[in-house]
Amino acid sequence: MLKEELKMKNIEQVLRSKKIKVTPQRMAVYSVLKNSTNHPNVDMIYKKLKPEYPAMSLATIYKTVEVLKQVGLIQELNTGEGSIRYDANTSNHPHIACIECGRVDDIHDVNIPPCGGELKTEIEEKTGYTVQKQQLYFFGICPDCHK
Amino acid sequence: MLKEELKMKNIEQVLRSKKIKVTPQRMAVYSVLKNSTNHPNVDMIYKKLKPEYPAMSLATIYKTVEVLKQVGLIQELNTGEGSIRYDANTSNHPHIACIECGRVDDIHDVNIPPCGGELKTEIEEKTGYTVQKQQLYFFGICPDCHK
DNA sequence: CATCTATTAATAATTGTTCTCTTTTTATTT
DNA sequence: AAATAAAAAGAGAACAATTATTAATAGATG
Repeated sequence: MLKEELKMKNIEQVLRSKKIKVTPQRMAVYSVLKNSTNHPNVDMIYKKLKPEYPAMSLATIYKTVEVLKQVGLIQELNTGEGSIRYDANTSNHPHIACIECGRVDDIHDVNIPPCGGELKTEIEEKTGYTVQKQQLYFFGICPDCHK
Repeated sequence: MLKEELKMKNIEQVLRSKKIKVTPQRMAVYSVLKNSTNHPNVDMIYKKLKPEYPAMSLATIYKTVEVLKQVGLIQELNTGEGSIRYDANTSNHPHIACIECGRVDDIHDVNIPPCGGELKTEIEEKTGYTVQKQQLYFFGICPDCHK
């Protein structure tokens, strides 16, 4: 069995275990996110799936990303460009967004110290909040827009 | 001269130095932001100014915050709640947002290590971006929503 | 004082997202 | 394998935040 198929089988199990039905649309949306590195928004997912699923509506994609988010299979990114992007990598990693073209990239292997349990506790004590998650965004000009 | 008046005089000079006209509306919007701790969005600013400036329109506030942002007197906060909030404190400090009620608070005096010149350089080298700014958001449940 | 330009206010238009309703599909039980 | 109930998809209207357009107004400039 191919690695790719194996991954998808796992997703099916995650959905079923949460009593959420497995549909072609859901698998397709997840597949787009899993196989892309550009953190697409709903419209980009829509356009990507159009050829293969011409009947699929925007509303379905909105509903699907919401479900996938609730289940914890994807996470939202909001860089303030007006639409929400999605990332199938749900680990807590920083992102960098281009203020010219909107492009969003992951930042890997950079030593970002905060966010350990220690910091979380400190913030909870000082603010009175219960901290659930965090997002670190950098903003700048991407290589392409420099040209 | 009162401290408050002094602050406003300075703002006037900043605007004039950038060839931007000083108008009652602009001063009023800035004043709301400078004297609030709740990081209001456009609608909250609008409602706040309604009694004193009943003729002021939402569009004016949208344009005003844009001008103030360009000039560097305020910064945007986007916690993904659907509308943009504004902060007259333009220093680089983290924020925490309540996922229940949307409330946004500053995080002060917490030891957030990143963001020094060293990290910036590392990110620029690894990503090819020119880094201009960053935003660190925490999300959780605020004290009020816990009750 | 007259003119020129920037700003305001009102309104229309746009965009991303959500909602409602009907039809279709899925998972389950015979 | 067919029947069934529940969930999901599809279509389009509705919505809310924001932006663009326009005409009127105010301030600055010569």
